[in-house]
Amino acid sequence: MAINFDVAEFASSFEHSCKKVQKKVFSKNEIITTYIEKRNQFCILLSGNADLVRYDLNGNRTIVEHFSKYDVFGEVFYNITTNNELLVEARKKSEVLFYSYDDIRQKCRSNCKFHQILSENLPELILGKVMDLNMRIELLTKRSIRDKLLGFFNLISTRNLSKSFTLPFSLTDLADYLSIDRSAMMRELKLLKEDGFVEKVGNRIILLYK
Amino acid sequence: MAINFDVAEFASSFEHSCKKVQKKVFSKNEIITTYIEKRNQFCILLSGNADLVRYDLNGNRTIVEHFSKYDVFGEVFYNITTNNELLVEARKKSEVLFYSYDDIRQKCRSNCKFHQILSENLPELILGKVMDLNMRIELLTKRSIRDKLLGFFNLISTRNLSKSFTLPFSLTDLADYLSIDRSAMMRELKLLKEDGFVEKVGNRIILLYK
DNA sequence: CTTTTTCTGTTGCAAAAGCAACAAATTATT
DNA sequence: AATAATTTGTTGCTTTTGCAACAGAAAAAG
Repeated sequence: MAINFDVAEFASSFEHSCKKVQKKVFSKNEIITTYIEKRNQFCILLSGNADLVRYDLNGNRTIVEHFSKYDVFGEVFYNITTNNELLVEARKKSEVLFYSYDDIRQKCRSNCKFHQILSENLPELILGKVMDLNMRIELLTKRSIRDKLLGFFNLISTRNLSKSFTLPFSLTDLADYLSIDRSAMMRELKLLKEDGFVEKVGNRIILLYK
Repeated sequence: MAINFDVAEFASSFEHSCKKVQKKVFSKNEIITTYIEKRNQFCILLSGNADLVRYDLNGNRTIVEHFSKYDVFGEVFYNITTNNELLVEARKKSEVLFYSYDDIRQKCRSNCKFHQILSENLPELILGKVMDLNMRIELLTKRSIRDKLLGFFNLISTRNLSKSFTLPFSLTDLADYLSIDRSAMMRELKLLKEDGFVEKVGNRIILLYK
C-alpha cells in the first residue's frame, strides 16, 4: 500500500534467486499463519486478501488488520503476550512469501539480489505499516459508531479517489474490524442513509457530503 | 522501549558529530512539534515524557500515543490526511532530537558515526514502534471499559514485572488514552475495586488477580 | 439446479457508556 | 502561605450500544 519501490518487480525476482524464501498459495478461509511463538516470521502478501484475526475469551472476533496486495505481516510485528489467539486467514485465494526476519537482517550469505533489495527497502516497508496502523488507531479512537463508519468510508473514498466505492469486506466483517456490534452498526448505517450522509446500493457506498 | 542497540551511547555520540541533527529542550506543556505538513520529521525522545494528542471537531481530546525515553515519533510515521490537529506535547521537561528522515536514508554526506548507527538500526527502531502500535490497537479493540482498564493495567504490570505500579499518567489522561469518558471510567474503576480485581492507593494500582 | 450456509436487515429490550454538574482533594502558581 | 487551577470522585439522567432472535436475501456447495 505505502510501498515506494517496485515490489512487483522485486517479488518476481524471487523466482530464480533464493532458497531461503518460501512461496505458498492459500485458498479461501485457509489459515496462512498464526502468531504464537517468536519465529520472527516476516510475510509479504503477493496477491489476494487476508485478515489478521483475534478471538478473545468472550467469544468476540476482531479483525485486527486487513491485508491486500504487497502488505507485510507476521510475528516480527507483534509482541506476543496475552492469551489471545491470533490468526492470519486468507479471504480469497492468496499468494504469500515467507521469510525469516533474521535472514533479512543479517544479509543472506548467498548475497542474492532478492534479499538485498528487501533489506534496503525494509525501513520504508515497515514505515508503511506504521502509517497503516496509525490510520487504524485513528478509526478506533472515534467515539461513536457513526464517526467510525464515516471515518472508514472517508478512508476508502480517499484511497480510491472517488465518493463511490465497493466495501472491501462484508458488513459482518466491517463490524469486527471497527470493533462494534453488527446490529448496532446496521442501525447506524440506516440512520446515516436516512440523514442523507450516504447511499447504499448492494455493497456499494456513495458518500453524499462535501 | 523495544530498542536493542544502545541508544543511550548512540545519543551521546551525537554531541560531537553531526550538524544536521538538532537537540532541543522543552518544559512541561510545551508543544514539541505538530503533524501538519510533510517535512518528514523524525524525532527521538531522549528524556522526559510526551504525548501525541489529537483534538477532534466534537472537542474530544485523544492521547494517540504516549512516549517515554528513547521512543521515536514524528511526521514520517503519519499519513496526514484529515482535519485533525495533531500535537506532540511535553508532559514534563523533555529533551528531543530532531532529524530529517531524508538525511537518515540518503546517508549523511559527512558520513558521521551518528547517522550511520541510526541508519543501521532503523528497521529495529521502527519495528519497535509497530509493536507498540499493535499493543495500542489490542487495547482499543477491547469491547468494554472494564476490559480496556484491565488490559492497560496488565500491560504496565508486565512491563514493570510487578503487580503493583504507579500509573504513567493522570486518570483524566488515561481516559483520553483509552478513548472513553472519564466519569464512566471512574465508575468502572470503582466497580473493579468493589469486585476485588484491583486496589488503588493514590495513583498506585495493585492487581489482585492471578 | 437445489440445498445449505452465510450475510443482511430489523426489532424490542437490557446494559453500558456518555453527559453535565458539582464538591472535595490535590497540585501548581504567585 | 494564600490563591488559583487542575484532578478526582460521585451521581442522576439520557443516549448509545450491545444482545438475542428471526426472516428474507444472497452466496457457496453439492
